[in-house]
Amino acid sequence: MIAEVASLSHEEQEIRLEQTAPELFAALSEKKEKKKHTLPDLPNAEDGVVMRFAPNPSGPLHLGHARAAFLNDEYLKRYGGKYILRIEDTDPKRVDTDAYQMVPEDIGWMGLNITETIYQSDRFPLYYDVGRQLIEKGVAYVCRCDNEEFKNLKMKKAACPCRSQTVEEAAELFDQMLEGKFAEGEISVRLKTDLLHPDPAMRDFPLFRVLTSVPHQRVDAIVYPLMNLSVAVDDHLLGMTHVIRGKDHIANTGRQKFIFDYMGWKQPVYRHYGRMGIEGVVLSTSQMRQGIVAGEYTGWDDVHLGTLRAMARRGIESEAVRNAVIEIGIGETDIQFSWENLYAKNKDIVDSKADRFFFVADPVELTIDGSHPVTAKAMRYPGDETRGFREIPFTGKLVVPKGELESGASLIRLKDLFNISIRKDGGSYTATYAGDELQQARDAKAPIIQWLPAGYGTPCLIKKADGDISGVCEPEVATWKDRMVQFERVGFTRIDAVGQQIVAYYSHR
RNA sequence: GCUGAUAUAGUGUAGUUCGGUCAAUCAUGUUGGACUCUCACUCCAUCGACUGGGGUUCAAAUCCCCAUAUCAGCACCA
Repeated sequence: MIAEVASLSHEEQEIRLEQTAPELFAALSEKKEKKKHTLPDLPNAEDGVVMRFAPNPSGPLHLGHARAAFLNDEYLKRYGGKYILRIEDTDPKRVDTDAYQMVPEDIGWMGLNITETIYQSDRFPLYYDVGRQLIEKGVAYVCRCDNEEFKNLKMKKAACPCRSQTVEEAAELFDQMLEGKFAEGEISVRLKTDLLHPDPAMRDFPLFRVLTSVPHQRVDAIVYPLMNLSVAVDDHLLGMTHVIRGKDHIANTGRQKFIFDYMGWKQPVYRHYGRMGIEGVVLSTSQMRQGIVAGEYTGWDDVHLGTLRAMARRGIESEAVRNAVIEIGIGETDIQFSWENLYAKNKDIVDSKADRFFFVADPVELTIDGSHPVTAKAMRYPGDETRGFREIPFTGKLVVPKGELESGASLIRLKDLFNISIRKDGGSYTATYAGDELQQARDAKAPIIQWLPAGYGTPCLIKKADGDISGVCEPEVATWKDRMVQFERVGFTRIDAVGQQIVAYYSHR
């Protein structure tokens, strides 16, 4: 009987199964449906989820943030629930005033469905409270050891002297810390974990520190919570059900588990995605800032940077970024982010919106012998007359890209105009009218190139990461400010500024 | 050094849960072609991968072991 089934083709097996056992067949089909989900399902999520996006406000958001933000957003979309934006500003050294402004802007650009925003700097009392509780439970102590010393002891799985202090002593020291009786660097609160834990990263990590050298912009504090404490407290208090974050937090998940267990709280479900390398752009906030200060970059939206605002300026749509990072998913494998993939996604969105225009790089003027004035009609979008035409008047003189002349072609088709033949005399070129027939140009395999009447085009600069291109473009492009146009045979660009000179930011081919 | 994880075409990804439907999915990319007054779009074709070695089994991308490589953590950063 088994052999009989095995002898059937896969399709036949499915048909038979459907006939004999419809409920099994239904289950099979359901399993196949699942394949359409890009992201894997989350456990215990059917009744809705509470998730978070928790950036550190040290600068504008970049591609790395977008991955976390969109991944969470995608699950919220699937399961419904609350999406909390939590500004993790517990380290004044890593807070940038402008970021309080820029982060929400970037989130607006991404179009996240944030339901609530909280600032950790508003919640210091909550952290102190849990800190005190941990001390009272006897699972946290105030450590006055030198950093190096402690590290050495930790590596040897040995306890530091402070660990044996009584609950009363610890509570007293904590109060003194809060009163400002200790200087920066000489004291911290540590959690008693397990000194014999095989992973040194788990052993007695710090919960609070004293910091007085840098004031915080939003809170007046002497004692600052460290991230494992503040994150554990907030994840619990805010009712987080699922946390998706980078694998650099894997060890923190283990550390935070100690806090959850001591407090009798239930830990959320965690997923840690792998590290994402991004070719060619600077992602480190501090490096970007340095570069901007040094004048190396024009600002946070410089074309060389991987910030979301830099991409927006180049005409990358947030939906394209979303599609790209969702496709990458939450795998724990380290990956290399590919601009090609992102560009392809962006082109999907942008191609049909962008009208086509002529751009002439490095214009060279030509007088066309034997020609008569004529007005060219060029389609705004190929194959769609309803989008209208551009009318370009030719009166005898025009400009073409220098590179095209240097390519050595003897017959050239001026797109939407006519053919010309080119002759080179020493360093200069002469051009002669060579008929209107497109077919003739095709037969001769003549290049079809973009052109503009002499003195007609508007100066145009295309900003590109690997070098700007200057030339002239059709004046009508000025009406496309802040939108995408395609310069034929150059690529898609976002028109950034118009006026005497048009500035276009290059996005991709 | 210690701890943990990961390894599928150039890139990303599906398949690994529970071995057989995998001669391995989809996208991007390469190359060629069709269409086209753009090197765009669309369409057709093409190229291209289970890290290596053992083992279990009738059968391994899938399970086990070893090796290698990569990554993360071991901060009074997040």
